[in-house]
Amino acid sequence: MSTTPRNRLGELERAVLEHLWTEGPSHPEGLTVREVHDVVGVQRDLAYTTLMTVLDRMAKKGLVTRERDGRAWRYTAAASRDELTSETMRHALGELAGTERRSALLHFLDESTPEEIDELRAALAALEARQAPGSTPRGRHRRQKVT
Amino acid sequence: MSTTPRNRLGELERAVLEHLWTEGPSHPEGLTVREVHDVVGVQRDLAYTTLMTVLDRMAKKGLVTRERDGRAWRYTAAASRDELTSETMRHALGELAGTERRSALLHFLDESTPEEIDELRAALAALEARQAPGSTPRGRHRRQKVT
DNA sequence: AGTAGATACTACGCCACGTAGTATCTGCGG
DNA sequence: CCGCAGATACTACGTGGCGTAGTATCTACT
Repeated sequence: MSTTPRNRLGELERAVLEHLWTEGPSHPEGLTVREVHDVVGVQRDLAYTTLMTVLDRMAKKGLVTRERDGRAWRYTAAASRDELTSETMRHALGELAGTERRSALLHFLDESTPEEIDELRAALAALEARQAPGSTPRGRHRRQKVT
Repeated sequence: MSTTPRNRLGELERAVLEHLWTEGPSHPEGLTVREVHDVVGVQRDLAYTTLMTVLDRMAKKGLVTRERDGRAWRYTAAASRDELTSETMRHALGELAGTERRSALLHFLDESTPEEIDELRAALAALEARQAPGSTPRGRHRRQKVT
């Protein structure tokens, strides 16, 4: 059974993820609780332990990954922002039956800005270009690295 | 938006909405608490008042609309399933900056089934047909280079 | 007028989160 | 070898949402 992905992130959790995402590139090894606290925590005037708890919980929920570094842990976001977003979208759509999916998409596009629509078109084209060159169109979702 | 759209629906709430959606077409006037209870409530062996409370809360949260009918209220889903879905998707995407939006969309498409992609294309085409029947949609959209 | 059926109000338990205190553990400087 | 600083582990409490439901009212028929 699915662990009921308890998606909904809390406010602080989201902020922490946000920070991990921004700092990620410059800290491939991840951030320590202190490092997170020094920014997110201080900004909000939170206790060091608060961040510790939150990060701990997030790790247990699989939202972040951690790795030892001496006596401290280094945390990294488990999923990129894009992945998380797309996952959310996917999840929402996934609950619909085929028939309704289309109208949901219609609604979605309807409320999209022109830029988004363009981006979508571009993404669609990119996908096409990537999977058209001799691959099977039948395959389930295949995940690959997008640089 | 300040009220933080309190998205996340509870299990029962979702089930109720689900029911309203399915019955909606055949009950344009909406359903009474009893009618909802007779299905959703009985199925789950819930008290009549439970459904009443839930529907009441949902009305207060704007998830459903209600209208008097004699001494009873008739409840209707405030948003269609598609609208809610698209709203969720939209919301998720909305939190991203332009740059990331594209990759999120990429991810999204990447995990989509061929059918969904087709549906998306169809929706895109429909949108296009609807909003550009003869007029010049600002900016031609064609496949763009994605690096 | 009484009663059935409907709504309003109130309550309680549980769980997720935000928030944080206290207890431990451990490497390092002295 | 000892104690301290810094880190983690464990525990806790308040709040709010949601599932669940009881009790108090209200009111349209019979």
